[in-house]
This record gives sequence, C-alpha cells and structure tokens, in this order.
Amino acid sequence: MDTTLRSDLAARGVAPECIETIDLVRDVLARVGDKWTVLVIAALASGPLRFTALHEQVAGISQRMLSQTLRLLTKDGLVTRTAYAEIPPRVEYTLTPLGRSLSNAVDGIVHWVQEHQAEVVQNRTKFEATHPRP
Amino acid sequence: MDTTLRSDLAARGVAPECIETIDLVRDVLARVGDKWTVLVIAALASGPLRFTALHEQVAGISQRMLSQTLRLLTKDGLVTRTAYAEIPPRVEYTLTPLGRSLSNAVDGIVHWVQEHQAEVVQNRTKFEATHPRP
DNA sequence: CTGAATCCCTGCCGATACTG
DNA sequence: CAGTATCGGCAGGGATTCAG
Repeated sequence: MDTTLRSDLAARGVAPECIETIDLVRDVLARVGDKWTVLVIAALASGPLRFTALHEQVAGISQRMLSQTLRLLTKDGLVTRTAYAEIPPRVEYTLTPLGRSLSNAVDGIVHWVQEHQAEVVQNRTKFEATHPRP
Repeated sequence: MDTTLRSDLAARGVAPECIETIDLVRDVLARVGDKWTVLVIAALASGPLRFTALHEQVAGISQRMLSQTLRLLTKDGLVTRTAYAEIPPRVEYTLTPLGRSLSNAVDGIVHWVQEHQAEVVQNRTKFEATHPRP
C-alpha cells in the first residue's frame, strides 16, 4: 500500500476519510489502467464466459495474467466466479451489477477518447515536430 | 507501442480504425492510471501553477516524475507550458480545455468510487475472510 | 479445463547530483 | 527556479512448467 502518499497527506492535515477515498480512487484508476482489466471487463460485458473463452476473446493475454486479473476482480466484487463440479471442470465468470456500473463509468473515458482522438493524435505529432529529440 | 495486441486484433479481422481507438483508449487509461497524472491534473484544475508550486501541492512526487508527467500532458495537449524570460525563470502550467474535458471524464470514475467505496472495501475484507492465504 | 508456481527480463519510479 | 542525467531497486508481466 502506498504509505508515502498517505503520510504526506496526513502531515498537511487532510481528513482521514478523505485520504481513504483518494487512496481508493488511485487504486481503482491503477486497476482499470493496468494492461488487461478493462479488456476482461469488456469481454464479460456481453455475458458470462468461461476461462478458456475469455482467454481466446481477450487477445494476447497470458493464462497467468487472466487468472490474476479475474481473482482481483472477484475480490472486489466486480465479477462472480462459479465453478461447476464436473469433469472436465467448468468455471464461469460473470459481471456483477457493481462491475457493470464500473464498466459504465469507464465508458465515459472511452467516449472521451472517441470524441477527442484526432485532436490528441494531432497534438502529439505537432509536439514531436516542434520538439526534436536528437 | 504494444505491437502484440495490435497484430493479435488484426489477425482476427478487426477494423484498423477500431484498433487505433482501442489502442488509444488503453493508452489514455494507462496514463490516467499511472501514479501521478490525475493528481497533477487535479492540482491544475483550480488554476495555473508554476513548477515549484505543483511540486509542493502534489504530495510526494519527485522532480523527475513531475517533469516527466508534465511533458507527457503537454505533448498530448492537455496542459500548456508558458515560460517567461525572466531571472529567475518562471514557468506556468495551465490545463487546456481538452485537459479539462478529460478531467471531467475521469470525474465519472471518482464519483463511482465515492458511491461504491464501502461496498468494494466490504467485498475485499469478506473475500480475504473466505479465501485464507497462508 | 482451470489454474498455481517458478524463472526471468523489462521498464517504472525514487533518490541523488548536476546545469542554465 | 526549473529542470536534466544517472544509477539502482523492485514490481509487472510473459513464457514455461506443474497440479487437481
């Protein structure tokens, strides 16, 4: 846990419950900002999927990362894991209502990108043109 | 640039312009999900600030990271950098309209956290209780 | 099929020191 | 004041192997 920021904020008299919120905001942003989480959520948005299906649907993800991502999502209550006692085993992952609501919040950023994509790309190329990196 | 995902998506026939958007969505999410960007944007939301003021306002950030973060934000056109030819030098950073619009989009996630904070925390503790990690 | 465990490499980021 | 340069730790994540 990032103790540094917490103590820095506390040192300047920020209210504890406010620090908690700031901490969780950063935590959630880091989570949705990681390499795979949003892709997994997006894949689950259209309905429940089992492990292998997810592995196929989310392009390029490794088993390790899929497993880890799903465990974290399950832990936060964004995804439910249902294991059926069969042979071979079958496990289904489903987006919870909480997970859907987060997905909707993330959609806000997706829409922002869709609206401002051209502008950002243009800014980048213009910046590189005026700021030569030798 | 994550070539892997791009080729994986291309291999299954996803439209090129759609891949570009997906790429930029991940890029923006990774940016706002990094350790400092949102804090810097939040600090600039209330008005222009110079380098040192930002360094004091954003708790715990190093000069290196502040400088780097500001350069990336400037490159994308989210922040403008204005240097005054004085001694000692003075540089002001200001959020652009584009930066403000992104800030608003991120607010959606902040609100989500504020609404569902308790639920997430509760889910986590419950998960740890039912999933003992020796 | 659904993972967990291990190895290893890369890149992020903090600390420190230096410049115009 | 406003940065850049350099070094080093360490955590994210990919490939592979093992297990239930």
